[in-house]
Amino acid sequence: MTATGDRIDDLPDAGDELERSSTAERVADLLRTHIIDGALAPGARLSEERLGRKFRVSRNTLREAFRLLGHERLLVHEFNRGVFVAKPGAEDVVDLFRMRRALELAAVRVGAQAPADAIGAIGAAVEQGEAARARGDWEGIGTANMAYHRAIGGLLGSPRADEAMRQLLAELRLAFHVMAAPRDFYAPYLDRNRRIYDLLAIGAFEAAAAELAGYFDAAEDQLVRAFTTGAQA
Amino acid sequence: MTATGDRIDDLPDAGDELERSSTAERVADLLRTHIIDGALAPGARLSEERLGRKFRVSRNTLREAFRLLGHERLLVHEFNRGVFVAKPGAEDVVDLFRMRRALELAAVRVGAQAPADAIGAIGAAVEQGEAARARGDWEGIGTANMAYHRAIGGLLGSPRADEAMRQLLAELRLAFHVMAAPRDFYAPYLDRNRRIYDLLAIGAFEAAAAELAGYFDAAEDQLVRAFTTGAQA
DNA sequence: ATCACATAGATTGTTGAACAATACTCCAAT
DNA sequence: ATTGGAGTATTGTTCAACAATCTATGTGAT
Repeated sequence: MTATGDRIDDLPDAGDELERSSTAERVADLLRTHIIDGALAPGARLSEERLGRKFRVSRNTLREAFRLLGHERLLVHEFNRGVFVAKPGAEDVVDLFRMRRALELAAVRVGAQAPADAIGAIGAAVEQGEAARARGDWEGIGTANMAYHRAIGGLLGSPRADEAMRQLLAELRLAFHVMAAPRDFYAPYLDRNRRIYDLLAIGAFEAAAAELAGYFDAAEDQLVRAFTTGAQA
Repeated sequence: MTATGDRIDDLPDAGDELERSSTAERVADLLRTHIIDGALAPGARLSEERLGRKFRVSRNTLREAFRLLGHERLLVHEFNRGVFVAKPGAEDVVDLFRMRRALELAAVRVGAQAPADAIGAIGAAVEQGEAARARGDWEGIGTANMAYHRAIGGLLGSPRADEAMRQLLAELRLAFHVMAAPRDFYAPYLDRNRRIYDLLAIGAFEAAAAELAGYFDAAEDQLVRAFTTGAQA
């Protein structure tokens, strides 16, 4: 009954499914979620005592969760003053777009060597967005747009790039909460998303990159304008 | 004595100089340093009790430091098992180069809009490297090469990109410790660094990008080869 | 009124001890 | 050689305490 013809070695490696998680990690996930969808407003102070009581965790565990989130720029830690939800400004939006341009344009340009179904994932996000528009689900359009750009980043086939994209988009979402974001912000870009996807699907990677660059220019301009006018307060 | 014509607003913003730091941050910095220059070997286990005794900090503070370093991929946290110095493999090197290509090539391509002395910083790193070679300081060549590529990333003028570059290069340095890195690994690239800088200095950004791409191909190939042969153990 | 200063209260920074839960080691048994 | 189990070591988490720092308030002097 030893290793006689078994196929254990052929089994897929154990994924993260079976990875248990610590309390601090779960708290960090919870905080991230609440920050991203606005339950915790930008600038809000996260009191150790109050949050600890709310989540039923000790201050030490909570502090570990804070440190876990520290590098994601969703929280700001001020020594001896506390932890606050980040409050991105116009400069942050500009910087976020710098990074997006670098990563996403690079991803599109190497689209020819993209992993198996990476382009298919982009198409799925396009249709997800169009479906949301069809039923007037503005929230859904925003979500689909996030998925779309994460899928674009996925063309790089790089775990590190995937995580970077996740972070960038999360931070951008936070920036949306700072200004009074119009519910149909993303709607105008749906057609462009479709166009870029079509170009990718036929292998016109440079043309897709040019089109994507146009999207960045337009979206960044619109965002920065919204910042420097309305949300100045 | 109120705000009569003072120039307080013209003063430079308070930098991080006056930012006090927590014990956990200092411990994290210390650990990062030790990991990067090899005092803590890849794969080494960081015992809470032993390290806490060594650094004279409590386990809780030490755990905060671990979480602070968590996102930098220099440490690996395995639940209920402990924290280990990361041990990058060949796939990690490949992924790191994917990111470097995306970021550094993008940086070079937008070199025309780079901040004031960004290109000068690259030149300084080139000379720093050549000076180190002149006195046979191989360690110094490696350090200068890091500075060189960080300066390349600096062309983007993006705080987020700067931090990303810092992290990528730190991780790459860790990968060097995994394999038996020859002391003169970087020496062959000094001339190429100089050539790229000269192209940047005259504004030939696309040519510089092509040259840089060549560097990536050569360096990645050499690294991966070193991994899959020698350091297989 | 405004400023300076002192005081008190609240919050964070850090420690140490304690206990539960899990992993690791080693030895016996089959 | 593998399995099972007891005992030990380490991590996960909480709690309580205290020092250090921030924040708000109040008082008095100009």
